[in-house]
Amino acid sequence: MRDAGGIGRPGPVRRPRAVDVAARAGVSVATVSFVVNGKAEGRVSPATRLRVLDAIAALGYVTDASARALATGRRRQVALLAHDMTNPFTAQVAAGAATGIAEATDGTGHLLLLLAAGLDEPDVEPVGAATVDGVLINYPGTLPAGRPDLPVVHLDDPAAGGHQVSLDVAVGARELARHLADLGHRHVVHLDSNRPWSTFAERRAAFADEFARLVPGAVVTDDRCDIDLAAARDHAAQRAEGWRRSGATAVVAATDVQALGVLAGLHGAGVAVPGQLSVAGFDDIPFAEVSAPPLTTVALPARELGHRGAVLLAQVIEDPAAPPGEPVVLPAHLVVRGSTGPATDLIR
Amino acid sequence: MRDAGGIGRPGPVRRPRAVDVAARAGVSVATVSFVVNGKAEGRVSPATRLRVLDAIAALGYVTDASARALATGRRRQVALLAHDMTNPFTAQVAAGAATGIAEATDGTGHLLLLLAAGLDEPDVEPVGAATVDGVLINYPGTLPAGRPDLPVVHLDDPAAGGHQVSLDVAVGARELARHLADLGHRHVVHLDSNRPWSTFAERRAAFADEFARLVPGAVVTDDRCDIDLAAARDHAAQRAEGWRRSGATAVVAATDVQALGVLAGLHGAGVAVPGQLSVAGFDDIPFAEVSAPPLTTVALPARELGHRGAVLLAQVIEDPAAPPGEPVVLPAHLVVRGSTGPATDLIR
DNA sequence: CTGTTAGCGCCTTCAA
DNA sequence: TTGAAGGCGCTAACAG
Repeated sequence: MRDAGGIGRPGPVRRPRAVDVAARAGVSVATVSFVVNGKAEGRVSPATRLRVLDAIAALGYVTDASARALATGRRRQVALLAHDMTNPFTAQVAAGAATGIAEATDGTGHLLLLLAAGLDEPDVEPVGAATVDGVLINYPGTLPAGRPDLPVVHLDDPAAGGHQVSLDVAVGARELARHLADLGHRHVVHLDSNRPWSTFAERRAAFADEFARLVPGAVVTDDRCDIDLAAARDHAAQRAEGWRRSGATAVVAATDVQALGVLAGLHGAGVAVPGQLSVAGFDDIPFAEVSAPPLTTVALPARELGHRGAVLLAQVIEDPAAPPGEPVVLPAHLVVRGSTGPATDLIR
Repeated sequence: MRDAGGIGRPGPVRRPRAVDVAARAGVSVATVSFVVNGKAEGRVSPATRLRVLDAIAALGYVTDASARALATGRRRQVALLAHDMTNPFTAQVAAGAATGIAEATDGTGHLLLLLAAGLDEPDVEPVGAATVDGVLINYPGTLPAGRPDLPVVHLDDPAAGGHQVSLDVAVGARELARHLADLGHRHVVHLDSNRPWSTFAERRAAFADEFARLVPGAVVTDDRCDIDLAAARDHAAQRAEGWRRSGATAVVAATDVQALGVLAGLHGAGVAVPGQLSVAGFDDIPFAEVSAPPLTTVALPARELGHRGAVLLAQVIEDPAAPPGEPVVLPAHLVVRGSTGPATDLIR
């Protein structure tokens, strides 16, 4: 069973255990545990504590995570359930979550990423196996049943109940609608994603509502494609002609990845942006700033979304009984760049 | 200590344990263990096995990962140590590693990401705490001492010893040198990263060597900046004038993120690409294809790097004693797009 | 083919 | 202030 240390003599690279530290410091394992876990206060004399600390340093002792987890019931790990971490937005959420969880747990907590490339099912086994103390969900509808008590925080999923931190996408969408209305646009194509997530429904609804309110006879044509650069590029290249022919003068994509793909597709199709067609997106990923033309987009605080989510999750883990409370809502705002301009006259 | 189930009566949401399954199926825990771990063959009768399986399904039993880890010494988790997962290259490596580890372990293995934003130290505590069975390193020089026996696979770090999977960046760099030489360039600025990693040194050396070999009187000016979109953009905007004045007609960046930043910076400075300055990078991240102009770059198989690395790591974990063997080297090749063109005449 | 049992390493209550 | 000891849930010898 044991696979290190051989039988009898001290193997070559056996990690030291609490007993070893105790022996070297001349104390019991309980004392070591107290010192290690910062519970020495009032239980262990300063002198003893120092001896233990010395022994730990000398031996290079590090508490075994599995053993501790088994004993305490705490794994000190949380998962981030996300779709496609290759998407810069997701990557930033992850980065924010990583710093957030570290901060909220004094560096003792860690992030386990559960990804799902493309349309595959995410691998949620760790959740069931209690590998994590909680999960951050940025991928609606993927939490497995069977663990109804697990601490969960939903990210940017307004339709979800429970603990959540969301984005005020509606406000941003309305700003964008006003911006396009001001530029004289009357007919815009709304390029949605293929995922039935509430955040996307909200983006579309708020935009369409405000646009219709501001522009008499406004037309919003619905279209959709995967949240993927190449997919959006090909889609746009193929539809460009039809969009213009239908009288549309702008394209609003549900995400920047799609918007950037559209930019590339239109470029390939010889459609000038914003000369012939304006383009805008949501997210404000870093690359939106360096595209040509730079992308007008509704900036969403991805990093903070992840950060706040992690901090909130840490609280929920700490006190699972506490009721959800008001959902945290992070602001969104329009960033106007070069991809949107005055509406052009129709082709004919 | 226990925090679920209260005392005595069956708590509200206590997860079922192996004993519960055993009781329900009328067998011992050992039998349950065998069935769960696929070791029933020849030990448990098919009928018994089915009863156990039924009980597992009925109870919704899932083996506790911590307990299993403690008992087996296997954590079923590996870590990916990377710098800035916000970089698309890193994100793709991670995506590849995730599928690779899942594949190599039949879905029982998982990925733990250890990130390090900016210049911070990565959080390698999980490694010391034996939270993982091995680690994939894409961040040279960050593995902590104290666990010399830990299975490790180095990614794209030719200077590292041991198990590794690398990229043939030299071949790609030489192709790029030839491409620029053919276009008539004689003086190019090499925009390196600020990190002293062997892969970057190799990119530069191979490029410079080949360029000098092909172009009589070739000049390669060294410059550097952080691997960050904004940093590269600002750097380029500021240096653009100087670069052109010095006679340089092309800029080769160590990574695509930097190259795209340069593109943005030059655009802002009113320098035409490739009209006045050609630009090229390394990686071929998805966004390189949709920039304007599309970026000429040395394509590096990020996804496969992660995938192969994970598969190799799984093998090393399986058989830690096996010697490293020939390092795996993945091919790199030049992808010519619109950001490079004929060398222009000097300004004066 | 199946049950019993001794750890895995740590935490924590209870005595001393 | 410190030590002894039970238990966390599972795996894998070892008996039967």
